[in-house]
Amino acid sequence: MDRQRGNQSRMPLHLVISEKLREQILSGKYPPGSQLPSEFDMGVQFEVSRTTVRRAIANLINQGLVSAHRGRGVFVKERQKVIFSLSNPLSFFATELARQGVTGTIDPISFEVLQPPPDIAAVLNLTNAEPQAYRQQKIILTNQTPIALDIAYFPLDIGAALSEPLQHGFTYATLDQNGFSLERVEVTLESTHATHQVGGYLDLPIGAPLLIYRYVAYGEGDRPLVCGEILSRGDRASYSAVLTKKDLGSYTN
Amino acid sequence: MDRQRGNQSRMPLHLVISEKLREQILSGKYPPGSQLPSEFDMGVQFEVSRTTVRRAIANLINQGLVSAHRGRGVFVKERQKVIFSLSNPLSFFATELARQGVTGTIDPISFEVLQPPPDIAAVLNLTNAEPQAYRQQKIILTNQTPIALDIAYFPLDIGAALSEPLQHGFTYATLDQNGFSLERVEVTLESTHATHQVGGYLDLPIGAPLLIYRYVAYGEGDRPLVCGEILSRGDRASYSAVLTKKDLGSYTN
DNA sequence: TAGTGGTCTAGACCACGGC
DNA sequence: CCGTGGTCTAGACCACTAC
Repeated sequence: MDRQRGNQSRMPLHLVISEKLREQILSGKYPPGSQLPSEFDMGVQFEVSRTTVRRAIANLINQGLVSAHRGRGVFVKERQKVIFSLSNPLSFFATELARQGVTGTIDPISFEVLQPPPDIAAVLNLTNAEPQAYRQQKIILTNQTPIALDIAYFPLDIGAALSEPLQHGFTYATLDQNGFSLERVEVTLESTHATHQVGGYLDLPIGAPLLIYRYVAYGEGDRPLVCGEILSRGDRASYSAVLTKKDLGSYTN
Repeated sequence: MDRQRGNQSRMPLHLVISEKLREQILSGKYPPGSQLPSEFDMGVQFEVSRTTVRRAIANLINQGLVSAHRGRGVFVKERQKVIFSLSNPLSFFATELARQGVTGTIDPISFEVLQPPPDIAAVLNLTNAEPQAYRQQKIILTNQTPIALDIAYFPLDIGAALSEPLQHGFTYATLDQNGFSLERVEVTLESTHATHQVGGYLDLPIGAPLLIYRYVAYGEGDRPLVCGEILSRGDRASYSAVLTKKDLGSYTN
């Protein structure tokens, strides 16, 4: 039942401190945007070494409650999420974002022909004779701050034909507007940790939670049009869906 | 383009070390289940202090690549995920898990009447005259290891009527089998960091990614039957859906 | 220049697991 | 018992930000 210790028994000091700070942050003593005392001051206040204070702050950073800035201080993070609709992915970014009062923009990183990894090649039905595909990497920003990294693979003809609009527009909408009707999209959602590299793109520390939206979109004749994954900042994005009875099925099987 | 440093320029030592270890893990030099050298040995090998080695290992833990065990060592994590279907939530745990070759069980934590927070009360249409509801907390295990924490709120009558089956069975299926047909389920999926408390339940370190499945299920007459959230281990769970054309809508709006 | 967080050290002691 | 990781200290130096 009570799998955690009370505040005094056998919890490490850094945890006692970070839990106390956590409560103070959530209770509003340190509201979003406010600054915590300096590491030195906290060391004096809690009568511990600076190393231990830093460990406590690391706990808070790992929980996404604060962020630290060299030369400035430690600040409580502001939090509000953007909601993406699974049910209506065509309005995926453009319409949905506007409705939520944010501007969505695209920052292209790369767009090139290469030989994709085997799992991608299999999904796109690539043959040994034509093993290549376009790979696009772009960053999605809302209100000028990066929120997601999109890595997409296109068959050669689609990538070549839509080279320009794909690089600066939203994928599903661009395909739909250029005669590639989306008949079916297979989606999985998962969560992982930010690596150092991805963290660099999305301005996140190592280990921060990411939402992964993996997708394969099929057109007419079950032809795969695009596949890829969108790595979204877990602290800034969420996905929503409404399931009605015809989707729900029954428990009998 | 190249937003990260080369391996020698101005990257902190702990990052250089953790990135090197990361490559070795991903390349197979340290396969899943294998043990890394001890902190002391690594300190000798990389010619750094034990503190710096520990910082590097913390980076790997934060990325979910390894886990540390006092008295034993640091081991590369095994990774395989369980897939939950959004499209067919009634077979949510029971059928789906069996198909994936794992056994799903329930470990009840609590089942009690209390006054839920305002947002929950609003969703359940609670009145000031009847502000209470049942809250259930349970842990979902696959193959005896905890994978998710489920916190659900039920209206008083449903909680009282189905007290027994709800505590040990899967929520959607239990409701469906007892005459509460699910007409509509509203779902959002997000990701957060594990707190110390939740980490204790799910055997995760502070800050580990969690998938949050928030749901409100409505029965006949749009009556809310249950709402709540499932906090799943990000390293063990994923959600899938298939969207067909009738779901997809068009881009015109 | 003063104050902040970031890195790194050398060393001590403790708690746990396995032999 | 030894080897492992976990905690904590005191102190040094650096890099960045603001004034």
